[in-house]
Amino acid sequence: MASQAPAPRTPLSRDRVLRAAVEIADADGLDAVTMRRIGDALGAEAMSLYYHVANKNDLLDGIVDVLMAELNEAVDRLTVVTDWKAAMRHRILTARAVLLRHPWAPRLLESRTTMRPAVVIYHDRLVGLMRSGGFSYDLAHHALHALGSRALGFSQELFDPADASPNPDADARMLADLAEQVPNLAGMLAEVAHDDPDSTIGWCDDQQEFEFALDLILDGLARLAAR
Amino acid sequence: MASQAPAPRTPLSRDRVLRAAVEIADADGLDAVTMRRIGDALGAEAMSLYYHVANKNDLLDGIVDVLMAELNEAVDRLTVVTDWKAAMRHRILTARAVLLRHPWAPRLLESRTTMRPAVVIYHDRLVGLMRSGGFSYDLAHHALHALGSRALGFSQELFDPADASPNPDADARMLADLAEQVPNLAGMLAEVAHDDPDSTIGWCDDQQEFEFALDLILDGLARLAAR
DNA sequence: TGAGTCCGTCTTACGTCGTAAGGCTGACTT
DNA sequence: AAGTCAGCCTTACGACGTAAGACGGACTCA
Repeated sequence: MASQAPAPRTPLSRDRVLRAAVEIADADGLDAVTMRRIGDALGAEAMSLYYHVANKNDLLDGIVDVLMAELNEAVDRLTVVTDWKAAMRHRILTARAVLLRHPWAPRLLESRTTMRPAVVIYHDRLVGLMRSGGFSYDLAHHALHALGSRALGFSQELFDPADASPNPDADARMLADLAEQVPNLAGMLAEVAHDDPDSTIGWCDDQQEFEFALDLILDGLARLAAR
Repeated sequence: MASQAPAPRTPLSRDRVLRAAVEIADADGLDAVTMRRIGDALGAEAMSLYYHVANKNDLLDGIVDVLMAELNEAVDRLTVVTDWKAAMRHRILTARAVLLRHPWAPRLLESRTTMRPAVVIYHDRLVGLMRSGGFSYDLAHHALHALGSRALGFSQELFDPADASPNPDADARMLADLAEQVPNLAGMLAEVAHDDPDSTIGWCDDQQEFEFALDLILDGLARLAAR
């Protein structure tokens, strides 16, 4: 029982660790990303990861880096448009398309507290577009705040996630119970159909809603920039 | 050593548990809110809490209820204004004032997945205001999405928290390192002073920035409503 | 008065997490 | 041939949420 094949396993690396983490997040969500689980995926022990990653926080930062690399690559591939507004719109919606491939991304980005270079660079390009459209630095600064996370392609919804209610009727039933307490919402929901099966991120934050809000803000900015 | 005073401690209750949890969050942040810590604060064991609270998730929901009760109370105290826009503005900024007393609130609200009645009721009143301003249900619905978490008085910032960089120069130094990679941001930051000591929630999401974005959206909505 | 019920609390214990401390091994120097 | 050290593993600790059930005292009903 001596001459077992010595298992020529590929050595670990920060890149492999991060990539494995992203795969786990894609498959089973952010909470499934644990050191032990990553270790398993790579055929190593959890503690071995610490040679390539300082700690869990650094790991999550690294995941953001991987994500943002994918996002920046997609966004930089875009053909140049002269109109700043169309360019920003396109850029942001492209970013959103990338995020839709990683449903865990909004939660992760919101939770991150450190500034990652790739995120900074992304916003720099947005400011560049606005400058090309005649924005003052001050207005561009305001614009970033107004867009908030929408600049990156998502917006946090209060009643959000897909994992909210196991049965889709639960929300409706609760609203029915509250009906006389919330007459305005009840009326609104009666009129606005919420059962769009194409709902992408969150409750009814689907593509149309995202674009509506985005255009509302871009139009407002355009008016201010034109003054 | 027999006749020790029998410690006439006040019995636990859901309300006491939730109130203790909020106090802990106010004092030491959301991560400090653990079952054992709440138990300590109440002179009880962690497991005793489970008689009054289903689980940790239910506890967090309960914290949201306490918070939103405080918020709704503050907001309903407002004097009636005929102008829907001024009323919404006032209402939202009042909500924000309450949230500023509980820095952990945005993170908690974002993380919550279940619909709490108090949150629903809050939004119902907003829709009511918009209806009074001539909004269609459809436009009011869009408006809620456009406002996002801003409707509740906060907006998530990508480079956010107070706990981000121990030394306030770290961010600036990193940007300096990236300077040639992010010329637009570097220019912007050189011009826009970010060292506002009154920064409230987050990096530079201070009151003026919040109001700028809020007014931008409200103005845009007003234009759409007027059509 | 005594037995049964049950509410409220505590005890003990399990499995999970992140990670500190240090041991082993094989490749590379010198 | 001896020493160094990068890379991985073993063991262990202290958090966490919480399942299972024991315990005590108040209450009900005979």
